[in-house]
Amino acid sequence: MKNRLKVLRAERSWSQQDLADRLEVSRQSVNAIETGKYDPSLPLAFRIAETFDMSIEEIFTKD
Amino acid sequence: MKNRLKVLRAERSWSQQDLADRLEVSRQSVNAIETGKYDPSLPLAFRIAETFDMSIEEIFTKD
DNA sequence: TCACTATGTAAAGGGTGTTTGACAATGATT
DNA sequence: AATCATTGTCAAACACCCTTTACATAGTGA
Repeated sequence: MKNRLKVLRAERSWSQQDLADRLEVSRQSVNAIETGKYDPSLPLAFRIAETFDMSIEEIFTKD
Repeated sequence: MKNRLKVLRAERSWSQQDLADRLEVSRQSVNAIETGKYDPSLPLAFRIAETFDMSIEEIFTKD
């Protein structure tokens, strides 16, 4: 799975920590998802989509 | 998270095994997701959405 | 009744997601 | 030069996802 987190975050000038705070996860989780180390859980994917006011499919794609 | 898996599956007259085969997971995984024991991983949620030709948001909701 | 299908559930084990704490490297500011 | 914010990464620990194997129950049809 690929994702557009890094771009979306940059567009808003948020640090990884800023996004982590909004998502209520650790900064390391945000970093790991951005750098492709693993995919978020489904509930977290929903929170991410909410945070960026987009659908999950607009943020994540199957490679 | 809630999901409409059981209804969508019934609409197509698929057994849990039928759906599991299409998703390439075990029948127990389908059952566990349907009965709310846990949420699928994000990649599996994508396969589920594809299988039913719907968006993830149309199938899963945050309670 | 006997077989067969479908569903729910349980236990054990491997793999993944998330956490905290820590350290290093870079770039900007003072 | 020293500080600070940001990012990347690592390790250990714990919870969750998914597997296989297995057993129990209920419904269907020969």
